[in-house]
Order: sequence, then structure tokens, then C-alpha cells
Amino acid sequence: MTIQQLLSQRVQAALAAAGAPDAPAIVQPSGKPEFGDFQANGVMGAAKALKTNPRALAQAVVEQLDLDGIAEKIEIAGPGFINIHLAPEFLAGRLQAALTDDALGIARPVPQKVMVEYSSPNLAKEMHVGHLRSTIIGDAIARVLGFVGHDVARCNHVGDWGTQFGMLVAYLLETRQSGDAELELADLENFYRKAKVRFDEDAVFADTARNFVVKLQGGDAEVLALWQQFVAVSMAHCQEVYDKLGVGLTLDAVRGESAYNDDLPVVVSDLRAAGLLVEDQGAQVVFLPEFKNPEGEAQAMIIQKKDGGYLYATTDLAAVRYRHRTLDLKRVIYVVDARQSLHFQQLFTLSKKAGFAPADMVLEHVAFGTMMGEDGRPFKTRSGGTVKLVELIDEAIERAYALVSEKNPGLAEDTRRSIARAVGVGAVKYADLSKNRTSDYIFNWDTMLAFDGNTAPYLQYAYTRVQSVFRKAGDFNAAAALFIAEPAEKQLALLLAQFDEVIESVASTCQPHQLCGYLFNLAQQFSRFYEACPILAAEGAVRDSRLQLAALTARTLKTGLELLGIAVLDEM
RNA sequence: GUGCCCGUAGCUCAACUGGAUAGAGCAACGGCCUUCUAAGCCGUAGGUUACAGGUUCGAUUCCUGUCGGGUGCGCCA
Repeated sequence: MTIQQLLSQRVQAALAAAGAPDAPAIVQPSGKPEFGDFQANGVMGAAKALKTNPRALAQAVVEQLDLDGIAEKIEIAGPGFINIHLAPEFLAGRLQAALTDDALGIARPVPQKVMVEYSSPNLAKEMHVGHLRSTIIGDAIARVLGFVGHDVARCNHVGDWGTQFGMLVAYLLETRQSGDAELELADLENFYRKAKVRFDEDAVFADTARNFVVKLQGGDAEVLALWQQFVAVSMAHCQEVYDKLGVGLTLDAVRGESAYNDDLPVVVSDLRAAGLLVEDQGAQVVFLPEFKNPEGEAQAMIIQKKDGGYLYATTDLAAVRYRHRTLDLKRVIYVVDARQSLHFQQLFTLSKKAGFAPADMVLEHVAFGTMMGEDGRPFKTRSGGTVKLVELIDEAIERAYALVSEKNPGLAEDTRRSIARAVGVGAVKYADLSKNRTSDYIFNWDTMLAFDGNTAPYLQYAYTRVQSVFRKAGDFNAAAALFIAEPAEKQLALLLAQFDEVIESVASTCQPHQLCGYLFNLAQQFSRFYEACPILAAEGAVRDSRLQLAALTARTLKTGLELLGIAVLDEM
């Protein structure tokens, strides 16, 4: 149980004892140090409901409040706030427990079968910056859910099906016959462009391409083999990006759109049997009264085109059903661009209505905004083209290398190279993760790679400072008692003790920026502690205790950064 | 036209979902290195939370309207 939950329970009980059994305690970390460590705000509302004086009720609550061994001081302030100052011994005890726990003392909820669907690029083309946010945010969420103990399945719902694959496969056959296939496939973007040119210019080629779509759908072995070859090459490109980014996606996570092909007619017939499907203008559609079109009528969701083809709504419905019936998932998180919000609302609504997912299955669209350039417009190259993801990552690493070489030229070339990888990739990820995902965000090389401010390099640097202390500390007693005396120690301890709260919150809200904000506060507070409280120059028990604080700080920073997919370094 | 999201310091962003005097970081200005990495720390300045109402003990947060921006709205994904 987190401190906040513990306090909440106790205040709740006190409120009940004071005559307000149904009033919420509303316990939060205090806004300012002079208001204590935590504050309970529930009294004002409760007093209102009971039509009594809030100060008097606060007094009654405090008299009933049992915080023995937890708080050293409880005050009533303002109109009826209850300010709680935690006892240093209590905090020290919490930290001591975290030190001896691999999971840093976080509470383990009942494990749940959860899926995070993320990245999901279209295999027809090379990955570009548009795939970055889903890939990074989804990976962080998957890591956090795994850390709290859930059974996490990662799903890369790649686009490996659709009409453009006929064209690509036809072009693949052509380049293979001329012996250039391997060369051409090395640059997928170019491959797609050339195939498109052939399609537009050559009627015979276009016919072949269309014919291949039909053969592909019909399961023609030869065309299927070509398709598989293309998909494999494209996936290898993706894997290169994932490896470079340090994202935990592998081939086992891939389950593309094509995997649901056989089930699509069944989805249609089941919807029809359920009385949900109607024919309209030649297409098979479901009208959902929950969503109105501009005319105020139920909005249509197309399940099958008039030419018999299926759409991604159909595939997504099949996927929901598979995830329930076969995988038995209790929660599915879709990390997808905010622009698809309406689609997901419709998908979730229809899935439940059609019985493809039970009412208590949690389906959530974890939406995110667009990545913008410094001009506030979608991020593009100078010439206006899309930026390839590999190139973006390489540039980040190059920029980091230049910075590290400038700051610390004494380090060996190899060392600087590996620092540059961690710093460059970390900077890109952190810049994204540290912002509220729902809004658009502005991509800026200089701010994300700055060594000061709320950036990955600052956090990585803070970590190396702690590591440096331990390099010089020699032997220290890992079982030493931890106690809190100085204000800087108290503030650091308080933050360390709130790690579990942040993790729990990120796991439920899927908002990694909360973890970023927390780690930044922690790093900053550690630096204050580092300035105010000499560690190695201290003696005896004080030295041991401060080393314990430093050790827990290091582990918390490392764990937190790794949950964001960011590597830590011993020196930089 | 209509649905959704958004508008907070010069800039980039927070504000634990209704709590106290709206906080950080850049940038600006001023301090602190013979002492654990100064890639750091301390301080100063910077605000009518787009605007106008409403709800209540209390609003950046909830409701209504206005203005401004983004994005979606039946055979792409």
C-alpha cells in the first residue's frame, strides 16, 4: 500500500468516527513544504454536507485520527485542511523496505492479462517519424505494466495486407527477374515509389498488380510466397529500428492484419445474425445510434465494401474477438494517434454490442498528438518529405556524440560512441514521453539534448554522479541503518517513498509523463542533497545512512529510466 | 455544418482529475568550484490560466456562450 493510500484509509476512518462516514478523505501530497508532507482536503466538503463548521469538524477528525508511528505532527490550516507531517522514522522504514526489495517496494496488484498494441507500422513503406510516438509510448506502458506484475502481451498490429501489396509484389517479381531485387529492397521507400511509378505508367504492370491482389486474397501459393518475402524484408527493416531504439518488440509480438483474413467473413455473418448489420448503398454497414452524423442520424460504420472488400474496422473487430476468445485478455490498450479516436469509440461500442468483447473487458484508446517541427507544423524534412525513423535516430546519436566529445574529450572513442547511443536515443524518447501524450508536441533537437532542464541527459548525468560516489566510497555496509536528519535528506526521502504511487498511477492512466516528472524531481532533489549533505566526507552512521539514500536514489533512477526504455550510464 | 482535443510566464511544458499564494525548465539578470563529476546548486524577475458569464466554502480543472487553433466526420488504414 502506498503512503497516500494508507493515510487516506486512516483519514477516512477518522471522518467516519467524527460523523461523516461517506465523505472522501482526498489525501494528496502537500503543495508546499510548510503544509506538511501530505494534506487531507475532505473535511471542507464533509462539513458542507453536514452543515457544520469545517474547522470544528477538522478538529474532531484530528482527534480521531490514528497516525501513531506514521506522522509526527498533524495540523489544521486554512478553512479546514489537515496537514500531515510524516515521522522521519516512518519514512526511513519505508525506504529500508524498498532497499531490500527487487521491485523497490511497489505493491503487487492481482495480475491481469493485458495487451499493449503499439508501433503497428504499415509494411508497405519504411518506418517514419509518424511511428515514433506509438512505438515509444507503447513500449514504456508495456514495461510499466510488466513491472507492476501484470501478464503483458505486446502486439505489433502491422499493416501487411491491402491493395498496395499487389503492386509491391508485382514489382518484387519484376526486380527479381532482373536480378535487382535485393538492391531494390534495401531502400523500401524507394521501392514503393518505383513500384507506384510502374503502376501509374504501365497499364500491363497495373493489370498484373490488380491480378496479384486477387491471387493474394485467393491464397495463390506463388504470389503468397512473394508476399511473404516482401513482408520478411520489411519486418527486418522494422526490427533494425526497434533494436536501435531499444524497444522491446520482436517477431513474436507481430500479428498483422493478414492474420485475421479467414475470420472476416465470419465477423460479417455474425453481425448479420445479431441483427446489427444492414445493407446501405450496396455496402454492409452497422448503424450506431450512439454516434450521430451531421444530420443527427445514427452514424454508419462500414464493415464490408460494396465490392466485397473488407476494411480495417472489420479487421479490428476480428482482432477484438480473438483477443477475448482466444487470448482471454482483460484489458487491451491501443496506442494509436488521436485522429483515430472516433474509429476506436465506434469499434469498442460495436464490439460490446455484438458480444465480441464482454462488458467488463477494458478496451482503451491511448491517444497521442502529432509530432510537430519547430514551426508548429507536422515534422518534415526541409524539403517537406517524411523523415525516416532510422535517419532520425542516427542523427540523434550523431548529435549526442558531438556533445559528449565536446564536454568530455578525454574519454576513449568507443566509450564516447556508446554514451552517444544511450544519450541520443534517450533524449529522443524522453522528449516525447515527458509531455502529456494527448497534445501535439514540438520536436526540438537543442532542448531535448540539453544537459540541463527536464531532459534525459540531465537524468542520466544525475545517475552518473551517484555512481561516481560509489566508485570512491569503497566498501560500504549495504545493510546499514538509514535515518533522516537534514531537511535535504527528508525531502529526498519523501520523494523516494513516493515511487510506488507514481508507478501505480502510470499503470492505470497510461501517462508516462508522470514518471518523467517524478524522476526529474528526484534527480533535482538528489542534486540538492548532494550539495547540502556531504556523503563521503561524513563519518560513521551518518556516512552509511547517506550512502543508503544515494543507493536507493540510484536504483530508483535506474529503474524509472529503464521503465521509460532509457539506458543509464556509469560515466558520461 | 457537426463530433472530439486544445488555448497557462517571451519559449517548451506541469499542476496527482474541484483545494491554500497556478509550478518547473529554458532564455534574462545576480551569486557559489583548493572540497564526492559546476553537464551542478542558490537567488531575482516574469501570469487577468484566450474572453464573458454560471455552479460553490473554493474553478486552470465542471456547465453555457464567444473568439482562436488542431483534427475527424460512409466504401484508405
